[in-house]
Amino acid sequence: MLHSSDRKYLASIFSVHTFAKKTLLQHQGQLCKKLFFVEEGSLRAFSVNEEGKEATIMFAVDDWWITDMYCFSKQLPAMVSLEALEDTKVVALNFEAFENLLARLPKFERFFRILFQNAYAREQLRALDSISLSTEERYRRFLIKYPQIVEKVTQKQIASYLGVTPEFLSSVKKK
Amino acid sequence: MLHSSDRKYLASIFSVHTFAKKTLLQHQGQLCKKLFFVEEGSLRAFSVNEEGKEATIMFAVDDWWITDMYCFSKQLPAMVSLEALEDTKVVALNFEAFENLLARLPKFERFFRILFQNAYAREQLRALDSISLSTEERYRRFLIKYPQIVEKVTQKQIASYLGVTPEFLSSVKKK
DNA sequence: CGTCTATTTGAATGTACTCAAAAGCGGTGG
DNA sequence: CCACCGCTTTTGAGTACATTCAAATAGACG
Repeated sequence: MLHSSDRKYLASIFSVHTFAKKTLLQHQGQLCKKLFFVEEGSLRAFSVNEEGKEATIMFAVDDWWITDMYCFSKQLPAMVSLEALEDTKVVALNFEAFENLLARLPKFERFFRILFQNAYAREQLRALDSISLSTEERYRRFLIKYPQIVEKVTQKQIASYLGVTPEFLSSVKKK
Repeated sequence: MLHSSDRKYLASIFSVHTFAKKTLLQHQGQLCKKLFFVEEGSLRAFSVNEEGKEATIMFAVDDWWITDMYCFSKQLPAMVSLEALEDTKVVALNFEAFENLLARLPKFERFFRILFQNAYAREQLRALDSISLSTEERYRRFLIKYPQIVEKVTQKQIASYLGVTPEFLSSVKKK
């Protein structure tokens, strides 16, 4: 598919990193420079508000791409921090490298078009769920939809993804 | 940019329609065949659940693209209905035509990559807002962010977008 | 003018949060 | 291997947020 010069080019723009459990790949408030691909391990993107409350916007496990897409696209300070839930190996792509890649190898436009189309579809569904379903139902669906994530995260983190307190999620589970 | 044969091709795959106020462009439960572009007017995408409650997943005004992206991508029955909020002129693109367009004119991969990247970014922000902000704050931000939409929709529709009852939104406004 | 729907208001109820405290669990060091 | 530490999870009481239902008021439209 690709020439060997292209392969070299790709190798030059992607960088591989490993992060130990609980370290931050990206800090809320600092420029959101990178798009990440999880090779192995898992990540969590979360925002902390003035009162110190965490809101988890997404998790990423094997083969998922993750970033603060708004701030990445506009090159603004990130609204979220990215945390390794376990020792995690990622491939990182700088914003400049991302733009350069698309300019140089237009094949990747298709790749990312499909990636973002799916991501958009997923978020549209999440929006629908969050305005139309009860917490109980959203929790139930989360367990079914993302069993790989459930294995790796705490209940508190699931609560912050669903937008409820850990205490309340605990009481919902009892039923 | 495009050859005249390409222009003819484009003209052949896009279809222009006008819909009178309050008519449905797409019915919940029927195959989601089309991607719409609003030339003039405005649309609302909403889902009705078993208890008859409406959840609005998005509005679209001039120059916005809209569809039920999950069901469009997978060619499944739509989870939402699409309603014209006023007399509205749209350009419609069939799923097959969409796929065909991308295969034939790869330039459009870039166009839609950017479109979906932005749409994804917008939905990620919405998810963050919905789990971290109060109804009052989300209402305030909606008014600031989408003044063009506010002009055209009822309070009840905004309530169904925010995921609260119209009665409650009314009481929030009083303050 | 009359009809239909949106909006407001209020009372009663249910859902979710806060705060505090107890119980459980995993990791770490002695 | 056990004891302790820190964090998560559970539990409960009190409070705040949001819904339901019903009824009154206000607006939009033919």
